[in-house]
Amino acid sequence: MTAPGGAARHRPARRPTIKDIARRAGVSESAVSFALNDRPGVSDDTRARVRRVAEELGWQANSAARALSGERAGALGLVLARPARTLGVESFFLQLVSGIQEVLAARKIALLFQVVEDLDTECALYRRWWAERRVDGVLVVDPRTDDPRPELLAALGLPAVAIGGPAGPAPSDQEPDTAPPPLLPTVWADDAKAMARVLDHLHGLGHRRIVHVAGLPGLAHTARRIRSLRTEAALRGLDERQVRSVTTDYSDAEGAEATRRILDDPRPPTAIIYDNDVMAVAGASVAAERGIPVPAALSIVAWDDSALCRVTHPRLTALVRDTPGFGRLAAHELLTVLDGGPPRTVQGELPHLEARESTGPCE
Amino acid sequence: MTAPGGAARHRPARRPTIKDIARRAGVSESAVSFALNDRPGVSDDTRARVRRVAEELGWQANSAARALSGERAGALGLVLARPARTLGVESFFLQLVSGIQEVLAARKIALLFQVVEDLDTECALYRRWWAERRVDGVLVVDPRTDDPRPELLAALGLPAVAIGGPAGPAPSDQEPDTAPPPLLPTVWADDAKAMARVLDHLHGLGHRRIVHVAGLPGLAHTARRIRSLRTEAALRGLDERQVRSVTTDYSDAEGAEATRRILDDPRPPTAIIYDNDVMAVAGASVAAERGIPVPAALSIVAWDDSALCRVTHPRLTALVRDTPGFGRLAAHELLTVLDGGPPRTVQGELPHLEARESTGPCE
DNA sequence: TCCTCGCGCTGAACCGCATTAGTGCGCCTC
DNA sequence: GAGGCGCACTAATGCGGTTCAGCGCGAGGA
Repeated sequence: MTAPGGAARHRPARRPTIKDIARRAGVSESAVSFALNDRPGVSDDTRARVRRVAEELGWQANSAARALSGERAGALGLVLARPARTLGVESFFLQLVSGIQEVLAARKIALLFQVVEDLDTECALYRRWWAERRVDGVLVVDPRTDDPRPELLAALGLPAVAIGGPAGPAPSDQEPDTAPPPLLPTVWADDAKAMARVLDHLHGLGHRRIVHVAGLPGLAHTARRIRSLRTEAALRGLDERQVRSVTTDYSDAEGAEATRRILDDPRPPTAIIYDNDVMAVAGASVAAERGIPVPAALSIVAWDDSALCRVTHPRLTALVRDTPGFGRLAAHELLTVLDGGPPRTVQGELPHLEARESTGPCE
Repeated sequence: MTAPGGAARHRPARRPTIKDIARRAGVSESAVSFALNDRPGVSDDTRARVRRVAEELGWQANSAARALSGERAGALGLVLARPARTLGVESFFLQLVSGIQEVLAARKIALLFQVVEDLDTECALYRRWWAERRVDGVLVVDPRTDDPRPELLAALGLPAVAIGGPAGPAPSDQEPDTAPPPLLPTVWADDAKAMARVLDHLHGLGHRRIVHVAGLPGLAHTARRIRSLRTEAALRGLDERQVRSVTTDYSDAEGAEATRRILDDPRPPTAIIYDNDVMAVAGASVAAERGIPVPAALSIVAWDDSALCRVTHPRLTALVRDTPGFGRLAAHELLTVLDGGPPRTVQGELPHLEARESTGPCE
């Protein structure tokens, strides 16, 4: 009783289905399903036999069929909203993604990764993915101080975990502990403590005039770092004229430009903290142009380490964090939520300061 | 006649299906399917009405259901096999991916992107994705001189396009035009012409001793570049003692190390060509350490531009290519293949040399 | 006037899996 | 020895689309 049309001809190599397994093992399709999914209802004998046949046939569950009946897509999403222009030198995301996938691979979950131009497109993509049931949940990066995404995701009912800090409204300055719980489960790094470490280092070297070249003003962690800097400075008796922040778009161009303006100041700082590695290198380059010796006359710290910080001369002191670890944590947290676990706010490992040659005692 | 159990309660916001549309539009489900997929079989009137209802309901096809019946997953795959260690500063892949997605987004095709440790895992992933019918095709990057992937993919019947050069056996030296057609459709850049441009530039500036710090020896384009360098050098009457290549793993560490060895030579070169930006910057840094003025005593060229090349001092002369454009081209080519088009070998735009401050006349 | 044809649409099968409601049977119980 | 129970397994149903075989009907041709 051959199927009409000889099904196996023009379709390249028809993949085996549970039906094939059932036939070869001499049981029903449901028995196969039970056997392969570790459900009760079949004897150990049958289970073993079915497993063997499945192995022989090289069977893998068709993800579409499974998704259709099981209501799980078996995939998570990650959208990176960056204008193409600023899609620069970033080891951060590849490392983050690689960490995430370490966790997902073990459970055969795929990651849909998409780079888009702006936040609106990102939101539209969440809607579409969810409507199409392409993903079971998403990881949200680059949380902002005024972020539409948590509300959107909550409204959609799309499970999500924010990476990099509370994506809801920024916690109040006065009483951080009474801040409302963030809308989204979150994994974040303690920027305040990290900033304290940086200031400890610089203050210990005698620096009293410090400028912080921050990233995009709209991002939540930018706000946190700026706030922390103020707080930490105050703790050390430094005021706003001595320690301040300026914001940029993270690009080398704005990093260099900001550095020029800062160094043009009649009383320039003796140390600059850059919110990423690219700007730090750009800043070091500006210093070199002007003949300002680093670290003798100017100390430089990069927030985030990369090969970049090690190839320049002098090599840059940098705040090192375990980015893949961060990704693993986030993925794990999202899976927990999907499994019905409680939405939590968990904290990643505290970054440490890798002191290299770009920071030294203040003259 | 309500469904038993009140389906809409504990499942978060049941998504509308064509059944809902059919009911509201007063037609059958098949009519809805025809209307929404631009197939004949419904009047313009009905089509418009169905479309409107679908719009109102915010309907999007469930990708799993569509995949199950339509035999198309609606997704493509891209695997990046890199040991975590060398997952360094790379703007290349993000830009490539962003270009690819520009093309895919228009057709609502998703991209599964995965970072893995090695080639074996990559191959295993292709098998799994294909067995699970998660993807309709894949984009293969980092083709190697001795590459198992084209054969695997051909055996599986998994449609694929290689990015960055023939992924099959390297074309023969003698008669490149008679080389066997590559196993995979391919988009590639003409490294030979690009290398000619670089040599034109350096030779024109008077350089006669040139070293090429290449990347991973196993990669196809590394081999092509090395071969091209020899050819181009010979055309200009330079021999192997004057112009040569060394291979590295692309890392800043090996780039710096290679540079040190090269400069230790009793008759060091007057120009170095680096196969990526990171190594070029590392090399420049070594020169700075040793007090070798760039470009007065040593010219430096980076193969691939990035912010990096612009933030260092002096800024590096670099070979600029349109990476997102390359991605668009590759995505387009894969879609063509999926639509039944012929497998072709197409060539990306020729890179151009952006002359900056790191190259100058030979003393 | 009758037959044919094609249009616009419906009903049903199917994709591959999960799941639920049976079914047959051996065994224990009273 | 009849009833009940649990085990191993099968049959049927549904997920949300696509597709294909029909079907009624009005128009056009003979």
